[in-house]
Amino acid sequence: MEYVFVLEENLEMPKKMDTNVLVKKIITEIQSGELVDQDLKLPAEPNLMSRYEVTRYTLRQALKQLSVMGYTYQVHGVGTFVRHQQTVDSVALEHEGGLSAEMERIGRKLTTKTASEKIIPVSEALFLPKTHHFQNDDKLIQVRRFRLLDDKPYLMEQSYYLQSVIDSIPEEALYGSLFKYFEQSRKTQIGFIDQTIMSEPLPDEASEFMEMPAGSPSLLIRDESYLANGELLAFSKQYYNYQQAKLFMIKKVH
Amino acid sequence: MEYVFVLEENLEMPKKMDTNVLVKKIITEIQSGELVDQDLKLPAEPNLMSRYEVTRYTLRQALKQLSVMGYTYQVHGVGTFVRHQQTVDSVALEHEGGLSAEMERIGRKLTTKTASEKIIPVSEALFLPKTHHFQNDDKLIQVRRFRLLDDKPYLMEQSYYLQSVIDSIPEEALYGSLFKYFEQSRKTQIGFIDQTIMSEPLPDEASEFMEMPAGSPSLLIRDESYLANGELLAFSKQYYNYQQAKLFMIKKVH
DNA sequence: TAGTGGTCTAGACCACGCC
DNA sequence: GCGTGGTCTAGACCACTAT
Repeated sequence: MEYVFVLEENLEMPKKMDTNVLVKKIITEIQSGELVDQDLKLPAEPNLMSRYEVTRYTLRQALKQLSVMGYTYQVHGVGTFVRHQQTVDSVALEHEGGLSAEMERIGRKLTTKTASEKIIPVSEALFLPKTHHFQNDDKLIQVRRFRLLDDKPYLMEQSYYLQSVIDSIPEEALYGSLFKYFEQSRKTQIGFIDQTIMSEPLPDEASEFMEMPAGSPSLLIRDESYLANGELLAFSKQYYNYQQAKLFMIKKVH
Repeated sequence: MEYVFVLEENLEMPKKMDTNVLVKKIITEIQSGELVDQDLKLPAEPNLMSRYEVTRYTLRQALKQLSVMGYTYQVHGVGTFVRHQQTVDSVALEHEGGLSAEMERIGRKLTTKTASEKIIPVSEALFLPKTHHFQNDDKLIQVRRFRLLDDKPYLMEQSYYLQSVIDSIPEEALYGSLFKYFEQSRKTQIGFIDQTIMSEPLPDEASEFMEMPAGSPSLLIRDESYLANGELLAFSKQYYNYQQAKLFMIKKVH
């Protein structure tokens, strides 16, 4: 009887992932105020180790993740401290999940106003990544989306997906989170994304949607998404409304 | 005799920092071609461990650093691979050291054309960080610099340093790397920098220098620099020439 | 000198991809 | 099934800060 119970336990929780669980626990306990003193100082590591019953390795993995997210910082020889209020008016560049999910986190709603999809040969693409060599007969799924943030014009996205990797994209995915759609199948899970951030005059195709004159400033992100196995999945240009788009990141200096 | 020799060895190398040494070794051996096969695949971890005589922990610290820098990526159950040619026309957001050093890395030269410095009360600052509370009698060192990249207009920087932290800034530091100047003294070593990236119309004060009409696009970075002990050191706005500034980063998806 | 975080060793088991 | 990378434990020593 007990033996069967243990087996079921294991089946229900195949992945432990102590670190992620621990991160959430610590955040919860920080927010409830039970973990920090008046100097915003956390208990020392040996203390936290016994509190959460993990080894130093796991604890420090969690603390590192917290510091990357900007929740805490550590001072050699002194302690670990909680940082003051986070900015909530900007999008974290290192966010988890897709842009829609990140927007939800900061209490905003991202929707797609219009989307179009078309299969084209590589030669007809408006731009290509520099680091990838295509065959002439490769096919791309060309997608253009106009997206709203809290019902205001936010983003025009021109993207290309390699048809050799993803056969087709259902229309409903275009109007929701494409990121979430890809994550559903293990074969199309994204591993890393190269991003180049710059500013450019707003292109003509976007000016009407943005309700701004062409040539206005815009924040432009070019990105190339790769699967977990290193294969190129997609590349895109995203023109953001400069009055609304702010990207946030924390740079660690070593 | 041997005993004395060992003592001297230790005195000469107080810090081991195997990880950083290992990272450099691996990069060197990748570039010389002796570490990768035709698929750009590195030897497996046990192999690398014995090759460099480190444990798995140290090896994986190094491999993680390499993947954050974009040199490699790892595929679960398959192996570690070297990435194709890096982009060299953009600045890595996660670069080590100051901007001048990063520019040297990609073969470009950053210089300061003009710089001005002035001590002001907090109330006269053109902008302030939202997360810090000043006293009314706090003093700031206000610095404005116009900087060139390969002799072309690149950046206007408006920054404020807390005089309570850094008494004064010598003029020669303004024309070189301020980052390097701060790193010299242990008391002013930077721990982390909050960065907000956006796009704005070029302000009037910068248009003449940039040789562009006011209102042209510009890439704007606001940052707040903190010492290793968490104390605020400085905050600034940096307006970049949109035709030249490209920022690069790699986003890991977990 | 005491207490803190930073780094490294040694070994184990798990999850994934491929043959 | 086997080899790969991903995670976790247990313990040690080092470097930094403050007293």
